[in-house]
Amino acid sequence: MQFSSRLPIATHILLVIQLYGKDFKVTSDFLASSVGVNPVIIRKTLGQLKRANLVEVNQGIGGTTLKKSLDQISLLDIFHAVEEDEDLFHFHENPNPNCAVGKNIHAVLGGKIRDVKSKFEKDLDSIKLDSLIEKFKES
Amino acid sequence: MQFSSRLPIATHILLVIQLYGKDFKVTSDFLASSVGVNPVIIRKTLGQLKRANLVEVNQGIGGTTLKKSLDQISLLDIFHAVEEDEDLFHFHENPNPNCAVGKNIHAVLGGKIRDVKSKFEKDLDSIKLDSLIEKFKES
DNA sequence: TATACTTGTAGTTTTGAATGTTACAAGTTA
DNA sequence: TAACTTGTAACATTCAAAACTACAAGTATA
Repeated sequence: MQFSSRLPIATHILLVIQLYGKDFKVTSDFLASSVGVNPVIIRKTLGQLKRANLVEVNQGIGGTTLKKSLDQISLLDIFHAVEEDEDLFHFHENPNPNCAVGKNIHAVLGGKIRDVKSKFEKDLDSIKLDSLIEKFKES
Repeated sequence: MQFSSRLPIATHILLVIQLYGKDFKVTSDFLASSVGVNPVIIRKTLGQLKRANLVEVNQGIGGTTLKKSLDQISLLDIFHAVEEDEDLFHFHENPNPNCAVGKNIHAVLGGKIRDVKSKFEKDLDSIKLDSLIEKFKES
């Protein structure tokens, strides 16, 4: 069980725009070729990043640019852009309300899980994209 | 996108054994009725908890007991018992090896993601089941 | 204006994991 | 032997992710 590849793909997209945006028009086909997925997936993801105010997309003419510098974009920003805001774990939906455990499991365990999610989000927020980019320039 | 209900279900199971084990024989049917899922799901989960040395199952006669006290069982123990050990995020599988980003995205971002996973696991480990049980006794 | 290229998005298909269900062999007790 | 339970195989169902096709609409430029 793991999270979808949307955050990795979105991160990939942003890094490509940063590294290649100066020399190329970064279209959905260009990105699809680097990421290795269908251009429509790229366009949908770009739509999510646009709504989160992370990128600007030039409709018609084509091409994409970043709206923030890399040190202002965290993995949490990307996570929120491409994933639903929901509990970290899916809860079984029919616990027995006549059982002390069944009646309260969602509230009690759910509270703890939400605490864990808060910390998880803080950890994601502490990682900015500029901490990744150096490794790509070297290669 | 969220984790499966296996950790919530396994936690539910352990709490029921603790609370009802003295007065009832806690069979897979008994547990299925409290959790609200099929008894076979319960048996599979009990198998995972048994392999993790968290419970003992009496084959033939039926019934289950805890092998540790609640203050010795953390959400991380349960998480490891019921979930695969893998990256937190699924990575796109065909990044372009001729692209600086595509060639290194898995290694670079993967490293950061593993750091986040380590912290996530520490947070889960800090939550022991005895911190949950009081709320159920009250109700 | 016509052409070429691009984005946005609807609609459909494919794939894979989670979950549900049936069935039955094997263990245990009385 | 009868009654009950666990362990597990096999198959069905459900649901979300991802792939793909198609096309309307935006934009630049010849």
